[in-house]
Amino acid sequence: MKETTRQKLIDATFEEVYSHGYQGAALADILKNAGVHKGSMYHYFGSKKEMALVAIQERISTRNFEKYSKILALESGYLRALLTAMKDTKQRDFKRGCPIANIAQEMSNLDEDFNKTMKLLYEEFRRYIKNILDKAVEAKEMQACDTKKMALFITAALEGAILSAKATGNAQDYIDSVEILEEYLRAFSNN
Amino acid sequence: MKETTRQKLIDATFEEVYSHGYQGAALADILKNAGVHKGSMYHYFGSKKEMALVAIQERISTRNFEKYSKILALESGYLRALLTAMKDTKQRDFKRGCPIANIAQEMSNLDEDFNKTMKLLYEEFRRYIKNILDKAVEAKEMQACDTKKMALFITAALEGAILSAKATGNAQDYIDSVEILEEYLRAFSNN
DNA sequence: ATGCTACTTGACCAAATAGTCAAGTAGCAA
DNA sequence: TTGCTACTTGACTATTTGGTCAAGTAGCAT
Repeated sequence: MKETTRQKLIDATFEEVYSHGYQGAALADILKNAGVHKGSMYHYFGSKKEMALVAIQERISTRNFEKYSKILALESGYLRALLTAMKDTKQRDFKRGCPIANIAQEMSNLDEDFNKTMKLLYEEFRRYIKNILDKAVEAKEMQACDTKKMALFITAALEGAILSAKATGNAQDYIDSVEILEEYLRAFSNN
Repeated sequence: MKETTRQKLIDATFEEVYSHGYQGAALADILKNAGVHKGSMYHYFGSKKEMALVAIQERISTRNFEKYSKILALESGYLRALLTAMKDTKQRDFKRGCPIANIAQEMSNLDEDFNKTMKLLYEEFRRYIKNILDKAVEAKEMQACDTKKMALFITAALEGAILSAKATGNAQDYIDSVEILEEYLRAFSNN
């Protein structure tokens, strides 16, 4: 299946923004990596910013969906699956960190459109976690609790753990942090 | 006491970098806000990057020292003082977030010198927390535990909580996250 | 007063930036 | 075949970027 020009742009934009931040993302490099000319890009998108927002939105939403909707679709073992997903370091890029956190942190206070987009993506992430916790409570795998607040804490701890590993260059920091988070969550577990 | 040219530059640089990130920090704006001319700046610093690194280093180290060394200097009540400091939202700027996290996240994977500097500052922050926990254990306010790992988890959870508030624009997210962190820590407390 | 050093001034520069546009081409519908 | 639309090409522009530098000034030691 052939990749369209638009898709090539979205992929190259996401990579560039993920690696260098939005402000550090050079349009020239995006175009070079996509193999697309400038005028062509401006046919599909009105500006660098618009293209970046579309790329971020699409790519992160897809990733969240792929990662968490399959847990929600389980018949049981929600909490265990969530913990397994959290502890799976194979898919994580500790050099670059979490795309949501990166861009939210860079842009939330600088641009209203980025602010809105990243707020939605952050809340989407948090909602996935809350829904998984709700399923776990419903399935009696876990004590009833304030799942909204719990989901907030889990996402915060996860983002913080990823940042620790990025800041120190040590993936073990992520593993250690998540281990404590796991202990904390297991105290609510019925197994 | 008169503010020297060098100090004016450091202060303006820190503010600009804190607000806009390093890549988004415009030298022209720093100079305008400092009221210093370009050639004068290049008398004190070799480059924008060098000046930014000095500003970040100095300002963040000072802030960490002011905030945590007075807790370490207490005779007792270490854990309580730490929790109080964590819950004190008056001094926090949730719009801009945490300077360490901001710059570490933006620059750690882009520049080796930033990487080194932010790693040191991050570790310094974590060491303050560990030392406070050690004092608390020593004073029997708290059960013996792996304070290094605990400090890692606390810093991660705090950074994540600040990011949550920044991403959603809701300071309550920080408060709620820290409340759970507090509950977790109180389980280790002897009071 | 002289001379030295530390500092300041602001004009200048090359490179990179996002964005524009007129001219082209490919492919499809009539 | 004609003509229309969707898309591509790449040269061009205005602005901003960090950085340079020669000329100047203030203040202090001799």
